[in-house]
This record gives sequence, structure tokens and C-alpha cells, in this order.
Amino acid sequence: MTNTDRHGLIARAVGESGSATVQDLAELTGASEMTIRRDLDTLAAQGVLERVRGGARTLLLRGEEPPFALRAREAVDAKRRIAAEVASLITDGETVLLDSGTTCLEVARLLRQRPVTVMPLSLQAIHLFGEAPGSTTLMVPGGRPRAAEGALTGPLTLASLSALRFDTAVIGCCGLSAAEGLTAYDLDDAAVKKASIASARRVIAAADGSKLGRTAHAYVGPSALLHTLVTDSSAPAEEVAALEGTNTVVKTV
Amino acid sequence: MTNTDRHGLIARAVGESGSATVQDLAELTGASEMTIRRDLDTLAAQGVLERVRGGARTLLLRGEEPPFALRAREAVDAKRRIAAEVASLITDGETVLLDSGTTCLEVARLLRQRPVTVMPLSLQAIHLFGEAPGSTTLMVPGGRPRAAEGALTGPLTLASLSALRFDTAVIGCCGLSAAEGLTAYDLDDAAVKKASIASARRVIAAADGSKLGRTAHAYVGPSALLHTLVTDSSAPAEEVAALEGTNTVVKTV
DNA sequence: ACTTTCGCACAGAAAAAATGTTCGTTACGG
DNA sequence: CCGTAACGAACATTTTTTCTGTGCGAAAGT
Repeated sequence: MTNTDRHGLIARAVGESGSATVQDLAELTGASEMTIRRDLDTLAAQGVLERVRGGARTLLLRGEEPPFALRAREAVDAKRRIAAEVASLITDGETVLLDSGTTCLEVARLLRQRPVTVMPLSLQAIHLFGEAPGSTTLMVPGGRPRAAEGALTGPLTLASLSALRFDTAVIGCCGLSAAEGLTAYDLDDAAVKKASIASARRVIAAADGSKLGRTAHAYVGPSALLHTLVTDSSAPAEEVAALEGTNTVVKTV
Repeated sequence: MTNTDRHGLIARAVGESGSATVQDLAELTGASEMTIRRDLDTLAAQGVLERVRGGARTLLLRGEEPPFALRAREAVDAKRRIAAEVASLITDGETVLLDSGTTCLEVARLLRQRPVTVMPLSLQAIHLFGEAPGSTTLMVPGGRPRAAEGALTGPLTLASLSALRFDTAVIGCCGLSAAEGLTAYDLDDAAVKKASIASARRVIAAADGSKLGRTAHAYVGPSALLHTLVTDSSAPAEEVAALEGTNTVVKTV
């Protein structure tokens, strides 16, 4: 049991039951209470949960966007596979616009060292490219970083997007359905996605199955804007069929 | 002797004599040749020196800008002191534009956790703020990162600057004299500095003594544009006097 | 006032990084 | 084409760092 495993266990336990005491978690993981306290502090700092005296409480159940650190723990395998497929759809030499979100971050990992021009819309992805200046050309959009992930939003971001054109935009989403279209948790985020789609010749959406058929608050646009959707086999079949009816190519990995 | 010490020794040895063999360096540092090879690979990746068969060669003596990783090793103390003084000149609540360069990076370290709004012009500084989202508000400018430091330049950067106004701009420079004005190594960099100065109400230059009286290729503007100059005691006295004659307040730390 | 929880400080344990050695492979100079 | 020096991969060892548990006094809640 590594510390990361334990963190995962704790995050899941707290997330499922809504809250947990330090004692419970110590018993569950086999670690000492002191260790659990340290873990909880760490996870609280990451925005995974909220620290309360005696234990911890989940941050969900409030209609808010799940914290990035929490989302990053979910469906990692599916995201990796989806990202691999997306990366394979991108040809060397292309200019690529990379949206924020955990799936797109995986795509960023795969694009490193490849001869493409990339403009990522999150600080985390920018870090990835900035640290290993390989054959990839990096463009940084302006903006104000939002939340733990550092998703760039605001007028500067929109201005940067409107000044450029891309071969491909890789878009993540919080909700997607043929009926309700593409939706995001945050209005600013939605505006950025809208502008991203507008400045790319080809739009690839990367969304694991849990996103399909779901609708979030902020509307981005109709699903017909997407040229390709890459998802996994957990996607609801009827939703996939409906999306294919709107001229979107659906690839299931 | 830590590995960092050894890296410093190697960098200095190669820098002074122009080149060195693996054997020489192994003898000098007391480490094995394998370790030296690994060190040289590391330093080469950082852009401190160039790897050649049998040893390493300096990257200087070619009229180019000294690599960032090399500059970062020089005059660290002076830079820290200068940065501390600059940070003390900035009031809580201000909006601050932070130029690229090693000295400004030190200022960035000191501004973390302080309640100010900062827009750094280098990726390295953006990383600093991005990782510890304290009470500091971060703004990211657009642009193309240049060189190892990730100094942002280009039309996107200029557009970001022209869209905003700042209370204070902290400017680093490669050369500064009362007669020749403010100069930079790179034309793009100079353009960014020019725009930075234009969009700030107050301009603070941070330059250790070695920069004063020196002139680089790209002209930014007259020294009178600077409201305050923070430098250290190694600055040539006549140059300091001349700058004070152009309405610039000079602070020596 | 009493109990529980916290978190610091230290010591030991575990993990990670750095280093040295060996040895087969590769590049350069005759 | 061969010999020599240099290189770098793989492994063992050492060093450093990080993680973890325990004891104890302080702080928070009841």
C-alpha cells in the first residue's frame, strides 16, 4: 500500500459516504491516525475534500463542479485510452488547440516531443510542454487561471483565440448529448470552448462515457459542431447513436 | 560536496577554460567519470554547456546571450537582495507586471502569497504562482516562450499588454546606461519591454551592477522611462550618478 | 472542567536518488 | 580494417530524502 493508494482509498471513502472520521479511516487503511491527519491535510489542500474536526467531509453534493483533483482520480484508464486515440488522430505538423480538463491533459502528455504546434488552455498542460522543450512548439494563450487546474478563461483568452486559427481543436466537456448539445460547468469556460471551436478547422471532442447524456449548466453549442467524438465503451448506446445522427464521427476505444 | 556544488564547479571550470575533459573534471571534483558524464548530460540539457566527445565545451564566446541556466548561477546574492528591495517597493493590492529574467524570477518568489495581482512575462514565474494559489491573483499573458527561461514574446504578448494597465512594472534588463538607455539581447524581448513600460504607471528596473554601463543589441528606450532603479553596490559610481541625473531614483542594496 | 482532537518533535522505516563498477557497444584515429 | 578511448546501459551500493508512528503538551469543542 503506497501513500497514493491510501489517498485514493480515503478520497473514495469520504466521497461515497459523504464524510468519515479519522478513526474510521485509520482502521480502513491500517495507517496510524497521525498519518491519516496528514493525508487529510494534503487532500484538503488539493481540494479533494474538506477538513472538519475529527475527520473530513466531501465537497460534492452542492451542485458545484467536482474539484479537479477528484476528477483526475476517476476513470484514469478510460481517459488514457481516449487520449491515445485522440493523439493518433493528430498528424505531425498540425497546429492544435488543447482544451482544459483531465482528458486533454492526458492528450498533452502524448503530444510532448511530437512535431506539432500546441496551444493548451490550462496551466497544467503548459507546464508539461514548458519543462521539456522538445520538437513541440508551444503557444501560450493569455487569461486568468481558474480553479486548481489552471483553466485559462476571460477576455485575454478569448482575444488570444480570436487572433489565431488552428487545424484541430481538442475539446473536453462536462456534458454532451445530441439533444442538449455540448455543456460546461462554468460560463467562462463555456465561452472559451465556444471560441475554441470557432477558431479550429476540425473539432475533436474527448469525453468518457459518463459525460454522454449528461447536461451541465453552461451551454456551449450543438453537438453538430463536433467533427469527431472519442469516447469509451461505457457510453450509453442510444446517445452514441443519436450523436452519429448529427454528422459526428464517434470512435469508441 | 553535494551534486549541486559539483555542477557549479564543473560549470565554472568549463566556463573559465573554455572546455574540459571528463578526466580533468573527475580529478577536479573527486567524482567518478561516469558521474561526470551524467553531470555533463544534465548541464548540457539545461543549456549550461555543450557536450563534446571526451568532455564539454563552453557555450559563450559567440556573442550570443548567455544561457539562462548559466546566468541563474551568477550573482545570486546580489539578485536576492535586489529582489527583496523591489518587493518592498510594491504595496499590497497593486497590479504588477513582472518581466522575464533571473532577477525578476526572484521577485516572483517574494511576491507569492502576497495579496497582489501579478502578470509574469516568463513561464518559470507563471509556474511559481500557478503551483501555490495563495492570495496572489495570477494573470497569464499570451505569447510564444523563448529560450530555456520561457520568456513570453510575440504579437500575443504585445496584445495582452496593450489590453491592460498596471500600477507597477518590474523590468529586468541586459544593459542599461544613461547615454545608451535600456537595452536587451533580443529584439522580441525589447518589444515586450517597451510595451510593458508603456502599460505601467510606475516602472522599476532591477539590474545588478554588471548590467550598468553595458549595452546590448536591442534598444528598448531611454533610461528616463525608469522611475526607480534597484541595483547593488558593484554598480559603477559614474553610471549611477548619470542615471540619477535623468530623474531616475537609484536604490543601492 | 473534561474529553477529544490536533499537531509539533523526534526516531525509525521506507522509498527515492545519486554514485560507482562492470561490461558490451559505439565512435574516432590511424 | 583494427585498436583505443569513450560512451552508456545495467546493476549494486551508498546517500539522501520522504514517509510514518509514537509521545506529549496545547487547543478546541461540549
